[in-house]
Amino acid sequence: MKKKKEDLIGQLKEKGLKITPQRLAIINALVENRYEHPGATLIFNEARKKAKRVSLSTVYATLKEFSENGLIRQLEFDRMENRYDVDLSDHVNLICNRCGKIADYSIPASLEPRDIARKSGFVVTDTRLELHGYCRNCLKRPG
Amino acid sequence: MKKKKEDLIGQLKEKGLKITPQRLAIINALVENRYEHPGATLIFNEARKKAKRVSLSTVYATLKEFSENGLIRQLEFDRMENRYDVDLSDHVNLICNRCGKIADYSIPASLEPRDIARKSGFVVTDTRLELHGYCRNCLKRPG
DNA sequence: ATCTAAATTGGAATGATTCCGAAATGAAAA
DNA sequence: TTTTCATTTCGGAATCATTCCAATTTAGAT
Repeated sequence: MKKKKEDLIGQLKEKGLKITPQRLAIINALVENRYEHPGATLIFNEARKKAKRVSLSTVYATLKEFSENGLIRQLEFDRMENRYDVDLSDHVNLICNRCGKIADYSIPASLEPRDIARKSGFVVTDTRLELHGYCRNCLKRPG
Repeated sequence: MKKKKEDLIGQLKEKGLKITPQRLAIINALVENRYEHPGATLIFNEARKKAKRVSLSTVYATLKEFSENGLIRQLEFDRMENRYDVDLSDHVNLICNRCGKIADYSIPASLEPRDIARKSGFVVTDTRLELHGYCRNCLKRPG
């Protein structure tokens, strides 16, 4: 289940997307920092080390492209930069209120706060569940 | 369980917060538009109608104050304005990908997409579960 | 080697939100 | 009622992540 650079590069080809030095550097940054759920800034800084020329605009465009093509998953927050996850499997994000770190808690497993604390040492103070999709009205209309 | 203006005003007093025309207008806007999960802009516009003088800065400051004091709940999104909910009971937010409307789906009730669709007409395409709290490291440190 | 659509660039624009110092004002005390 | 002062309000500037743009470069197919 662990995704590697080659997998992502392969997906790029499948989708007919071009392989550029910038994209390779970004893929590298994504995979090497997978456990930190990196944001655009971190990826930008890491990518710069590998490819001499990368702009922030490109990083944003590329992360968007990758997300839309299902290579990675974008985690959107309000007070935090967006964060990116190369792990597409079902899991819960445990987000620290103080340091902002995001840990993964894989399911199936108990979602009881007590069990989560015992297994991961993470104390839950707030739960947020959103279901995204289409409401009755929007389903009626063409779109 | 339906919260009224008087309840919110009472809470203001309990917390030692001052009752101002601006705050009354904002409370009014929050309660009267509860089902729309209004954002700062809508509240601003509605509040203007009731109180001759209200600034956007005040609306933001007030919504923040109210949220911090538990009068209302702030729903944070990335692509959307923050939205506010006067209903603090446990429920799931059903967010339309197209029009952005947010409906409440009260729990306990099945979270199976099929059941949700049958009961609310809402088709789920994506589920997002976040648990916020404190990670192991941050719990160790004073703060 | 040529060609073209796709990718990259930097800088400007956006939009929600916060920050600031100054002015106004609830409401408690005198 | 008047005084007092911490709280609230104000408008405008600042912030910050992100998107947009028009111009330039380039990957990869022919």
